Amino acid sequence: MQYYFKIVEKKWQKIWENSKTFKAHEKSNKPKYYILEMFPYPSGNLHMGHVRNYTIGDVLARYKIMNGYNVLHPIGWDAFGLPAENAAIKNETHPQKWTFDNIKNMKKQIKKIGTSYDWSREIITAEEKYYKFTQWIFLKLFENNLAYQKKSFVNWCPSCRTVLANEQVVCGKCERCKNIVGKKNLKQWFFKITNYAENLLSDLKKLDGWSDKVKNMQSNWIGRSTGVEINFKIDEINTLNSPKLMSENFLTVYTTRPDTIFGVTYIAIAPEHPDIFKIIHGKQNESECRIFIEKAKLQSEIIRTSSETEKDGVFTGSYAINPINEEKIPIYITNYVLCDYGTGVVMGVPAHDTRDFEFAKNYNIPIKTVIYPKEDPHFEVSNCAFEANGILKNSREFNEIENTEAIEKIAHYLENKKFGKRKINYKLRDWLISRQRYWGAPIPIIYCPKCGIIAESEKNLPVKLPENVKFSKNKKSPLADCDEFINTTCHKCGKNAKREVDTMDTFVCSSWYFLRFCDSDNIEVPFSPNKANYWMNVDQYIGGIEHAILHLLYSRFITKFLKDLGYLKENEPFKNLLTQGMVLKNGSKMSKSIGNVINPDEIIEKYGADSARIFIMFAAPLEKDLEWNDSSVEGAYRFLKRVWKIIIYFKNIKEKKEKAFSEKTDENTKTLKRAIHYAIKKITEDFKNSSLNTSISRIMELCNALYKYKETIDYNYNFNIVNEAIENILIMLYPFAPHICCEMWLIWGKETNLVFTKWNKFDKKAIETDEVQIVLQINGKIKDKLFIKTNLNGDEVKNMALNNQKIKKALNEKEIVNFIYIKNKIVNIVIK
RNA sequence: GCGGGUGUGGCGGAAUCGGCAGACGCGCUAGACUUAGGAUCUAGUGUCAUUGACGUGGGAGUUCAAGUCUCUCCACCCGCACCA
Repeated sequence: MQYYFKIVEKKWQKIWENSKTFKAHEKSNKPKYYILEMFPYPSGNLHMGHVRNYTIGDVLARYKIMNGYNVLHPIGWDAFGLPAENAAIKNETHPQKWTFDNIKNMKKQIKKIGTSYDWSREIITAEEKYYKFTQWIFLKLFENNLAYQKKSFVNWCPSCRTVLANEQVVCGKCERCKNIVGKKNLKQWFFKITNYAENLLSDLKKLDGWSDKVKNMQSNWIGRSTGVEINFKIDEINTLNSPKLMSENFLTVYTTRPDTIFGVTYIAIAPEHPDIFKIIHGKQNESECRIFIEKAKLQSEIIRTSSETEKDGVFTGSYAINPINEEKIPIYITNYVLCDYGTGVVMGVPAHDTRDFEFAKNYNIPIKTVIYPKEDPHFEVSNCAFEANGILKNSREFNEIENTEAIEKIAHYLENKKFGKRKINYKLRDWLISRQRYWGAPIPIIYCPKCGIIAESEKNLPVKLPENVKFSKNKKSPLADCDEFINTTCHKCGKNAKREVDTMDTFVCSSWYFLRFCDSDNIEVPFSPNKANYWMNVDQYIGGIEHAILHLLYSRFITKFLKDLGYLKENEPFKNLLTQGMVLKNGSKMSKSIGNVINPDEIIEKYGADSARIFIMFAAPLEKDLEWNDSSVEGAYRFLKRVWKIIIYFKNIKEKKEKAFSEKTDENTKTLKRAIHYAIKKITEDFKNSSLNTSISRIMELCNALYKYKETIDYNYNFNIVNEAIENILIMLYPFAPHICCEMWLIWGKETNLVFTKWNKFDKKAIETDEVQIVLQINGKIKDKLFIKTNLNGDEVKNMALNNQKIKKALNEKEIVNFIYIKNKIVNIVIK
């Protein structure tokens, strides 16, 4: 009987599908377990990264079922997005057709892996029944003033011809097409994720099941800092000639270092600052300033925000007054101050800030030392800024105070005198969600000449994406040209009105899909709170690290928002997060341009899904990158054939009913028994630690032990132990290689369903041995090994050790200084 | 610059509380079976050396004992980065 994986895999995939083995129900008295892999974008073909992702999820899902959990393991498609539209333009097809064809193809590919998905819950975000509720979420955010429109300088990708969220700009380039992103002053839709900045940050602490890496990345991204906003009065402002009077003639700076306020020697303001023209108006430097401001606008984002860029600026001709000491200091427009962080104005302290130091050197601005290192009271800043902690000087009543303490004291002083206010700032910006593209969920907003900007009414959802539109390369969004879509009636006044033509970022679709899986057929509401509260949160989420910020942050935000509205009990979507490594070939990521892509279909065709799964799980720890290796896949295949062969061997003996099996328990039986239970113990631990690469090696060891047993006793096997070994090999191998195990289970004569068979507990007694091997060392160097009875007392061991030939020889009558015995482990004799 | 991580044979990777470094697999070597072998099985496989020594990026330290703990240096990877 040969192992024909093609027949076996096809057979079992059909059985699971037809008998709906993995359909999840809420009605169960087992504890629930929701396991989810990040759903794919239907790009056309499955790649090895997908296979790794889904295999990991599947192994865990199948293991959890065996351990008595009511498992939800769904999958769907993140189906909106730009590639579909670009493909449509290129191939003169419709994004919808392109997307759904791809889904069909990839679904077929995924099924070949043999994953345990509940396909009845499959969702496609581009379907009306899904995006209807994406729009519903928009409406809820709008109702709660968390979706709003504003005109601002936004990231614009000229190649994708749309705006991008900050999170989608990587190193100044478009996350998707890698083109350089520019800035445009546009009116756009935003979600007020900043309202949740504090929660998003502080709740990270609760996420024990997330790696520090991801938590740090999110924490960095949110970028909380505590400081003080301080008002600097503008001296001699030319209010008469000013085009628009400032309500108060102040410039407000933000600083985290109020302890350095006596060292301020200038004020730096961003060129984009809204008050800039009021400051320069009528001053003798005005034209020079205007040129500088224009120049700064033209500078690309990458250059503007790079710390390498030379610090440049121009004196405005205006002065400000430092509130704490009434000093008159110049105001500069500078290229290094960012307009959209803090207040867009910075107090320049050259002595204690590297950037200010560089700027001051360039413009001959005085450098005033106000902090000195403890060990050097005469310290003066000369070559570079002193940013470390120290003691204050030149700071009046705050002199001789440690600066860490002075931060508090001066902040308090400034607040008391009403010169400023404590302030917490975040780097996190609001989430820009509108896109000037067609293939996305339309933003359900109506522009009515009478009622203004109003939300579409809930009962009119979905705002359908029209199918009959034209795509062309250089024009704006097809929706903007589609009269049938644009023209509508206002649901409030009944008058003619126009629709918003922008669509939503696809990250909006994916920020709530895990909730939809809980209740994917519901046509009334996005999900019933009962069902969502039953399944949520996701017990184990698995996906690539590339979503560490984008998708995971957005999902956390939407979850918190829906919780605040009372639709959910949980305020975090993903309890445990596993970020799997990439699949590499020849050290680099598989890509068409390098030509190192391994096609999953071909691998499955050649070795079968089970072998592919085994290799993927075995070759590297889950979180690490995995180097693809063809011969290792073959090794996995070889291993499965070995399993197959030995079980067939014993099956044949069993069926011949010769007197091959006995009830005898000898040393070999015990050894095999020990191997079985040791494997159960270790693999159970492996699952607890997500260290599944070692699990495979332990099953291999157990399989080797069975081979050894077979060879050592050669007939007259103990049936019970052989049966126990085979049963456990199949149970433990099953999550990794489900097809072959189900088939073997049947061949071995089992009538139960392996899928729902209980994972065994190990027998502590079976692992214990009568004899242990201990190591004999002299001064930490191994001299010999010794088998002794387990749990012998120290004196007995000492005797045995000292009488050991090799030890005797090595000791050579030297003086023994110390004798160390660690029970059942090691003897170390210390000599001079 | 800041934050996080990694460093172990020819390769992927194992090593509970500090207690036999290199499990398991790939590759390689030899042998068996075979018309054949890119199938299968068996044995071997860290380095050097005829004893034994040396070995987990380098150096130091703690300890009877260090891949594991401490300090320090180096290399590489990832994330953030003019965030005041």
